[in-house]
Formats: sequence, structure tokens, C-alpha cells
Amino acid sequence: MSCQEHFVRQLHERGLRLTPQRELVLKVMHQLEAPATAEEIYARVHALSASVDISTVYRTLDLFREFNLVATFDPGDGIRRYEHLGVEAPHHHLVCRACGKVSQVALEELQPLIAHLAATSGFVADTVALTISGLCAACYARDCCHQIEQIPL
Amino acid sequence: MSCQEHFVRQLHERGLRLTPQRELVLKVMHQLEAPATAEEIYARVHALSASVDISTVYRTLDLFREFNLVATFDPGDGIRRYEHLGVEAPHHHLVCRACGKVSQVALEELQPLIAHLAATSGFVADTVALTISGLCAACYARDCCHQIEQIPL
DNA sequence: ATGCTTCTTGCAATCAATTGCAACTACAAG
DNA sequence: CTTGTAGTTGCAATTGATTGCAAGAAGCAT
Repeated sequence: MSCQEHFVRQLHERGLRLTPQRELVLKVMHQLEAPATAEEIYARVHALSASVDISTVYRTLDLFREFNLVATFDPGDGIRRYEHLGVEAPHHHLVCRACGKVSQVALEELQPLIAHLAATSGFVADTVALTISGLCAACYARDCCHQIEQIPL
Repeated sequence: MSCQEHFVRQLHERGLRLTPQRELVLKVMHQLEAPATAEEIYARVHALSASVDISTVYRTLDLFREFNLVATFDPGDGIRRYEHLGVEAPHHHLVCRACGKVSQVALEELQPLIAHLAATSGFVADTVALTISGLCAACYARDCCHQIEQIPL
């Protein structure tokens, strides 16, 4: 089953409709080889059909996220990136708070934690789109006075 | 050493200054008994001194975050909450994507994961302010068709 | 105290993202 | 094919948050 067929089926399951706008955004997501901002995605959609509004792109990307067709993360600059799942295996993101570098972590590496949370509190963590902030190895080495201590009132 | 003294010392270490505005925001943070939005914090600061601008509140809260005086998280509504550390022990947040409920996880529970990341990639995760999205036990039970499958292109 | 340098502030403009609403349209039923 | 209805869109306004900049003030040295 193609991605588009899968998408149509998920739409139907929820009583939603396939529109030209949604097809265009899906097509653009397939062309992306790297995570992109909503503005970048909008630019590509706009090139295909100039009448599509950016708010429609945002709404469609939200829909894709609900359907787990895309994952989102914020590399720390406050601008959300959308990443098509299927291009790469689902993975989590480590974002360096100092240099902004984004590295990936395979799902499996977080499995013990996710299993632990499920066992202790019943919380089922999303298996896509977890973003962990911190310092990458290089920045940690540079910034050695990063003690995090408890402050008394 | 009081929180304020600690704050002044951290300011001096970076060549920054103690201003009435920063003292006010710190005072308001101490009065909070629950995480608050920037707007709520601004309202309290404004009540103490009407001339303080909201952009100053945002800048000051950013500073507090750098100093690990506050932690921030987004419970899923797109509005950031600021939480004074010291009122409660530092902790991570589990945010339910369906009902918005926020539960807390002690630092220790994530220690194995953090240690694992440090060992494999050298990435030092922040020990405050990690937010994990997912479904709480109740919503998971209700929403049973949450399969996250890999979509072929 | 006084002056000087550098940081900080308030203001307004801006940015990314969301939302209300009326016009429009996908699509199933007849 | 036609119709009806509920989902969808474009537009404009709005929201939460950030930023550029000139005026102002903290804090150090004299």
C-alpha cells in the first residue's frame, strides 16, 4: 500500500476528505530529503499551486503529525521542523543547547526508559518525535561550569 | 546562601547586572506555587511595578532558565510554563497528548537513559526540563487504535 | 560624588503559528 | 447527475514570543 493510499484510508476512518491541497503537501513531504520548516514546505507547495495558503499547510502538517506521517522537533531556534517518516527510520533527536547540533537516537535506545514509564505510571510515550535537550560532547567539553545545583529559597 | 544572593553571584560571573526588574521577576517566581505562563508572571510583575515591559519579563525568564533557576515545559497547548526550581525537586514532565494532563517523573528515573546517552554519544542531557509527550494511562486505554507503523513510500 | 563604559530597558515592529469565519467543495445519498 | 451536508479553505486578525534600536541605568574606577 502506498503512502497516499494509507493516508486516504486514515482520512476516511475519521470522516475527513482528500483535497488537492492535502495531496500537494503530501507530495512535497515526499520530495524532502531533510527536515524542513513550515515556511520551506509552504514555498514548495506554493510553487506547485500559488493559491494554497500557509495556514492550510500548517493545518495539513498537523494532520500528518496526528497520523504519524511526519515527526516534528524544534532544534532550539524556536522554528519547528517537519520530517517525513519513511525516509528514515523513526528516531528521537538530541539537540545541543549550545551549538544547535541535532543528532539522532534510534528508537531502541529509549526503549528501556519507555518500558519503565509504562510499568511505573502507565504512561505510553510517543515513539516518534521525542526531543532531548542538552549539551553535545564538544560543547560539554568547552563549557565545564555547568553545575546544576538545587537552590534554597 | 539565599536564592537572590546566588542569582547575584551568577550575574557577576557573567558580567551581568542586578536590576529592579530582575529582582521583581525573581520575587514573583518565589511567590508562585504552580507553573505559570509568561503572561501570568507578567501580570504579577505589572501589579508591583506598572512600567515593566513584558519583553523584559521574557528576557529575564530566559536568563533564569540559563541559570537553572527555572525550568520550562509546554503542556501541549503551545503556551510555555515557567516553574521555579526549589519549590519542588527538579523533575521531568510527562504530557498527555490527548487530555493534556501533566505528571512528574523524578530525575532518578531518567538517570539510566541519560547515562546511556552519555556513554554512547557523549551527549549530556539537561537534568531539568525534559518533556515527554505520549498518552497517559487513562487516554491510552480509551484510544486503543494508536498503532504507529512504518509507512512505505 | 562624578564620569565612563557596558549592559539593560521600553517601545514598536516582527516572526512563527493559530484561529474565527464566511465562502467553498468533497463526496455520499438519492 | 443533482442535492445536501459536513468538512475544508483562504483571508485576516490574533496570539505567544522575539528582536532592533535608541534612551536609560548599573556598577566600576577615579
